[in-house]
Amino acid sequence: MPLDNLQISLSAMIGQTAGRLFDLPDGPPAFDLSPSAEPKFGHFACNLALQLAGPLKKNPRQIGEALAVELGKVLGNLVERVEVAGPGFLNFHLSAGAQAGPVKSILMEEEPFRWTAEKPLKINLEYVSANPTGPLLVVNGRAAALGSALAEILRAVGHEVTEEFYVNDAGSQVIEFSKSVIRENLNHLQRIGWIINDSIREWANSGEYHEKTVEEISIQIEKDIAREALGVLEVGKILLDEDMLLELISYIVSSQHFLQTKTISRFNTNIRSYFFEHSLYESDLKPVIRKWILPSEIELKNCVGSIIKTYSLLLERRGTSNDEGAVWLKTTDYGDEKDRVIVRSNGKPTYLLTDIAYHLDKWERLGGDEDAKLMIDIWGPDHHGHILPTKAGLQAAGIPPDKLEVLISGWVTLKRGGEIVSMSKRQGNIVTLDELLDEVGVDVARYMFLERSPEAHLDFDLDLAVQQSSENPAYYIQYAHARIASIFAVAREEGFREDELGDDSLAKVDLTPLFTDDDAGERQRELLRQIVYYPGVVAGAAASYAPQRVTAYLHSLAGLFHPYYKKVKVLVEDRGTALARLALSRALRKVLAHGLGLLGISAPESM
RNA sequence: GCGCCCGUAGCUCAGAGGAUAGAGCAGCGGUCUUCUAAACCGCUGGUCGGUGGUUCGAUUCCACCCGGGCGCGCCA
Repeated sequence: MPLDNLQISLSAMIGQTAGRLFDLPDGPPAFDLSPSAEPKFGHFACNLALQLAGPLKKNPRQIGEALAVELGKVLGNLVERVEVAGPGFLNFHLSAGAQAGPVKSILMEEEPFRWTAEKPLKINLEYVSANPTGPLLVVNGRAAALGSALAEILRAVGHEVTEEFYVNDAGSQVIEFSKSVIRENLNHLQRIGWIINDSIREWANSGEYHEKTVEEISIQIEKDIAREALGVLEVGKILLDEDMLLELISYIVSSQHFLQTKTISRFNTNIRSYFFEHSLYESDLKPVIRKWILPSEIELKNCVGSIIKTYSLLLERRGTSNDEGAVWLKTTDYGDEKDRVIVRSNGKPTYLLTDIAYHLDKWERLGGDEDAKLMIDIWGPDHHGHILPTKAGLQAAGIPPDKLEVLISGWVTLKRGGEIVSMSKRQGNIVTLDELLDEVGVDVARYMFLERSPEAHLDFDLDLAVQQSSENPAYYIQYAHARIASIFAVAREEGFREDELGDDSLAKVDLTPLFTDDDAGERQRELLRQIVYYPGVVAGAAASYAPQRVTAYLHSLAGLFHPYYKKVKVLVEDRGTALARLALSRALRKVLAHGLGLLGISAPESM
């Protein structure tokens, strides 16, 4: 039994009661039950009486009174009282027992924070999905933090989530990138004994990849190419012919991908599935690269994989037309503003066709009942224009548009000393995710990325991120966790027995000493109130794809704990009080640890 | 021009139909003989971009306008 989401249970009971109490042919109207804005308004506030005022043509306060009386009976010892306030709100004040309940279940239950969704979904959550054309950048880090946190949050509420990274290793980007890397290395290759024919030299020199990173990557690849990858130094003279070129490109692409996966795992993400774009064409990378390089073989008819299946499917559905040698998909039939090319006049498929093929493949891999499946993509901010075409394309292929949820991960600006740090390699500034992690650490980086709403622009304050003080919210939360751990360490020194401090025995502790009428009691009731809200916070974060709700909650919870710690001593003389406070503290610690866990941030025992 | 995102405190941003609009930073002033001062306490700070509309109620929803970002390729 997980920690009860009281908000949901209460809400259901309120709806039922209203249905019984009033003559409502259409059932009770939509209403909200939300955490109360202030302690004096109780634990939950409900606007049902206000919503009923219209249909029933009665004063909302009268309706409220009637509801309050009936609910007081129905809810029994769950609530201490239900009162009507303001224009007609119903304020629910939970009983001491109901407030203590969550602490007990957090301490007692095997998995208090793993809920069962009303409608559990099988979700494929795709994020980062960078081209293997250089290291991951700061923006990729934001998407990685978002994706991995969202995956955990969705799992917590009962969905089954696969985290996936789509590797764009086929297509023109990787060819252009490889071209430029090879161009940068022509002299070096010659020096170590490669014989480079003119046509390949010419090909390499046509590279137009603008990334500044090419130069740096080249230096790093130089050694690899020469030694580990191809063993050239030992072999001696080697002809850079077509076969060797494919070898070289596929090496460059794979090595970049490998470096990206290293960064990804360092960043505490849980990507289990790497899907390679080239596998839409063929299982091996090299033949696919060959198709993209050699004009004679690029025609779609030479492709064999799911790309051609998808193409045929779209043709069958007749949503296509030919114009100037290109094949167009009539995405306007599905709400797009203009039709899109899926096969160029030179025979190469466009990203839209491969994207449709990829999503079809993903859709099939998800398996199971269509109603219970969902694909979520997290895309970079420069791709929002592709949402419509992609959804239209999927619809053309027979997948309902609401089966793909595209979330946009916004821009990131780094700031230092109040100034924007231009992300330029030339100036020696931070560009890559690894450089950022070197400077601020994984925990802080993840927190900063998850603090804002996903699509909003993010200013990343580097000065703040490196500070180890309350000004840095990530440390502030972690410190609350560490402080609680420390209370327990001291408790052991002060003669509390190990078995007294275990979860099982703390769960049995009488919590009434928490409900006193002094300052301590007030603070304790407020902490309990916040614990009650936790399941609702996670549920809301999952439903709205909004991890920032979890960060905000944890920050405010830590903001209640620190003053409490300062003002109220846990390990007091009175053993009953001390044990009750220990139980509360342990429950708090578990909530903090779980919330941080959802975000992929560590919860240290000491700092 | 069309489309998407954003306009909330000096700065960076939460809040998404409700009851006096929140937090952090910045600024000013205090607190370590007491479970970690990576902490705590106090003060200062707002016509929620504008105008209309829907509603018992709008910072939140709708329309239009203004300002900023991004996208609009047979690149991805």
